[in-house]
Amino acid sequence: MSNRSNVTKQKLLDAATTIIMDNGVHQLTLDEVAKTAGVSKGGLLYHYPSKEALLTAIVERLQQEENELYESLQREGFGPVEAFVRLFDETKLHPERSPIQIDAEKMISFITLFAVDQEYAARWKRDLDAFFETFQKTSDPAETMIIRYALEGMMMSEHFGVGVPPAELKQAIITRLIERAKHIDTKP
Amino acid sequence: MSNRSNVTKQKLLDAATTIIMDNGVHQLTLDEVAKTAGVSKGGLLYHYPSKEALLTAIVERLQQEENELYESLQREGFGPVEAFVRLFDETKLHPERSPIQIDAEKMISFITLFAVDQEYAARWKRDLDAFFETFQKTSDPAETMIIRYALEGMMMSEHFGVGVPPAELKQAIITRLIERAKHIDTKP
DNA sequence: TCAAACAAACCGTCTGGTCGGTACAGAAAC
DNA sequence: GTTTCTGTACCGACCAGACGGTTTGTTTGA
Repeated sequence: MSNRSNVTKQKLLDAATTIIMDNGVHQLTLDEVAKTAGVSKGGLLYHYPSKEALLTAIVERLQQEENELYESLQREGFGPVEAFVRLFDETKLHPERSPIQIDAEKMISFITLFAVDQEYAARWKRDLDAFFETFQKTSDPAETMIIRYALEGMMMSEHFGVGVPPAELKQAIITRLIERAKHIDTKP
Repeated sequence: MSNRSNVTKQKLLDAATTIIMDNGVHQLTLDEVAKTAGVSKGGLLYHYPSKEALLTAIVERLQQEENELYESLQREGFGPVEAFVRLFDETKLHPERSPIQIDAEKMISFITLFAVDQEYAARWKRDLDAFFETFQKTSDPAETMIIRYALEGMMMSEHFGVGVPPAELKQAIITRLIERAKHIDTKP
């Protein structure tokens, strides 16, 4: 794969991501992606031979970025649970920090990706299942899972913009989650 | 509105719900709904003049049923937070109990409803915002919000089928959440 | 010069919505 | 008491646009 090809592919993924963010998946048409990326539809389909292939690529890139951040946090010395909390804190709990406006519809759109691409959803599920199994072997599995669930719920809430608490309360929640995570990580 | 009309409308909502459950929203076509309900497409559009109107009606009915259950739990004497936990426990955390198979795609589909119908999403958001504001005035707002988030996250996890813990752990989590809710409700 | 990297017209299908009609129950008119 | 009228409930053929994907043609860089 040449360098030129790679640049175009990244442009296409960026374009698709932008469209999903701004307008939702139901507006993600091949024509629109091609137009936004400054490429013709034929060019798009040359690199991603179907819409599903494009969606898969989007999610794949997203997941890879996430994994890298998690591993880097662990290398910084955070325990597995605390690293998980901090991963969310840095990337998923503050949509207002993001340069791109993210609201309910956009978050839903990303979730919907998985509905569209069943094959990928299955792979994604297997990965996550394996990951969360380690969460059931900490010093306090129930508490660990509650932290995990809370983070996921909070992420949804923030991105949907539904029942979002004031900033101080939000910070208090995160702080408390970090404390508990730390506690779990340090116990035997 | 006559009784006959009402019966047909309910049949249509049932059909639409079934289709979403079984196949996902992207398979929810007017023709399919009409066929499932044993009505013609014209008949469907007579009662719900657009697809959006149909989706709105689905969500509206869903929300109403939920409100009624929550209020009945409170009448049974459970505090607001505990009633909230039990609401989830009874209706949202055990997809395997449901007579209808619910998996990732199906849950996503329901969520996607809100993406499709922006107008309704706004109304829904306002209602929930008001509700969760009361959650920020309990004896321990941070803890209350963590419980809420955990329930929402757990619901997602269960319906997506991602990282689902074994039954005992699941029960332990719910038990712990109820205990904490009870504690919050009984403190001043 | 040859293959990779695009462009753009074109096709078939799917689907939301329209529209002209039908059936029928009751009210109105006579 | 029959006829006419009217509104509700429903049918199903049809249309127009959107969209994924194909095909065929063109450019470009090594």
